[in-house]
Amino acid sequence: MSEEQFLRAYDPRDYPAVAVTVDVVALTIRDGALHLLLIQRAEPPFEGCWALPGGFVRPDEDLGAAARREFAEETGLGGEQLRRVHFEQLASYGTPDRDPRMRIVSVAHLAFAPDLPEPQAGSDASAAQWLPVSALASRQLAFDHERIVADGLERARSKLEYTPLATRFVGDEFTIAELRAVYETVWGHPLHPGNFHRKVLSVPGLVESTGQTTAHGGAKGGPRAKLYRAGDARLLHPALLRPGREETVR
Amino acid sequence: MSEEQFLRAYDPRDYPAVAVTVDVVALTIRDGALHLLLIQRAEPPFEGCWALPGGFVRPDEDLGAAARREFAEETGLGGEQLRRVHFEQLASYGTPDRDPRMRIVSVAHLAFAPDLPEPQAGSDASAAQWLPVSALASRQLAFDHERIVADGLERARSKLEYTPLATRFVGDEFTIAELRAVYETVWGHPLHPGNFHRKVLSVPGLVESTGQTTAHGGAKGGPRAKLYRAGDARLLHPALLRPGREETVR
DNA sequence: GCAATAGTGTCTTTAAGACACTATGAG
DNA sequence: CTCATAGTGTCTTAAAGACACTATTGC
Repeated sequence: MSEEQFLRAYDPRDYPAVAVTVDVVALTIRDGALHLLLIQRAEPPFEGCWALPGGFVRPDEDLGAAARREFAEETGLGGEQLRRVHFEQLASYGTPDRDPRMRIVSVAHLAFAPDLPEPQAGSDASAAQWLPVSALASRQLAFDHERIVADGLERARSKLEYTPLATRFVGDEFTIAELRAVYETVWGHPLHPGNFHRKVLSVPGLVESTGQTTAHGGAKGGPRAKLYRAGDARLLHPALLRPGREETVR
Repeated sequence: MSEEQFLRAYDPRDYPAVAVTVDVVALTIRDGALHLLLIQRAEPPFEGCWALPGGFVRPDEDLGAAARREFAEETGLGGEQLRRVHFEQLASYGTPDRDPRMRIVSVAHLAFAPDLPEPQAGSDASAAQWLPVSALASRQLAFDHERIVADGLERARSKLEYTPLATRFVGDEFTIAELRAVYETVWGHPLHPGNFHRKVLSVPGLVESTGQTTAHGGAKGGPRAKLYRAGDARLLHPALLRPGREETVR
């Protein structure tokens, strides 16, 4: 059999043996901890297992649109709440045996959201919940979703450094301390409040002042904090680098 | 229904017919200029048009393996030469009408190679060539490949900053000046030789000395240069940042 | 008053960049 | 010899981090 004949025999136009799905690594911050959105699968394979929200891409549907739709469908979130969620493509996963049904290539997406209400499980799921990322180690996920989550978390941690991503995790108006809490939560390190404050204000376009302050001081006292909104920068320069990365470099 | 029964009753044809391809943005440096590998399509659609090397992913073939195979097939390069080419996934492109034949999702990959010989066109291509990136503006590419190339170039420029990617464009042993030429070529800026030299040696794990020097001085004179090989760093810290990025931040 | 926090001042250390300079080798 | 280049020295500036301190609020 010649190479050309071989290629013909497996022509995907005649035998669509591959399916394309999207999976969504949705992250938010609740109660001062980073949370990941998981659904409990209502159907095989991996029935009853926890997994990332996702599903098949529809004909004539863009990849990003499919991610948004699946996120909305499987969580019951929509409208204004969906508008404040930021989506971006993460990577594609296509190991031949990653799904027992058939060959499936999944285009994983990342979603970053400010604090959202508890999700309502959609049709494909028997449950949906925000799980603290710290509790992930004790929960097995379906398919290769643990790998996808790990990649997504590393991408999120990295993007905090050189993009204004952190502002996606807070409300439209926020204090510097709230922004610092995002960094501390996602990176898992405490940061120096004074130096962080000065740094955030010194990066052009990261935040802009609203001229307002919080109505009250903090719960345990302290002065009212100035309120800011996200600035117009798309890249941070100079970046906010994670402290103590020298060891992870090799 | 048990999980096993479900899998047996599962019919892949119930799911929408989407095909998955890989496309490869292969970059190398020839004659001091950044070059991109293009093939001339031998079959419709876009017959006769220049395009990225790529093709359908085979059953039971990993995405990265498909990219490597397509690169090898459509260029006639293989063996030891292929070993020195570094592949990584770039992003996936799945706009519904990006291919006139049917719904095709393409998982684009980046390939970085030291200077390779002129490619030999494979079965799907009537020609293959390394095209200087500077000449891209005057050549229309098939499908959405211009967008993919733009994304790939930006990714390459960015990865030079914080990874040892530049060492993939030179031979196993190289001088600091050769490494600097890579940065200058990919970024399109001249760099200060003295400062670059010191910086490269100061970043832990970027290069390690071979103890050797070049056999002769440069073509126009000058001392022999010390030879280095790639170090063991996977991330550069502190990074080698592109000069003058303040303007592109917004 | 006391504790906690917002925000600023200042100093040290590190890194980046400008510039000068020496040494080496091809022609 | 001349000229281009490898490699180093030194100074300036920018940025990161440590630490101290004041001011403002809740309790």
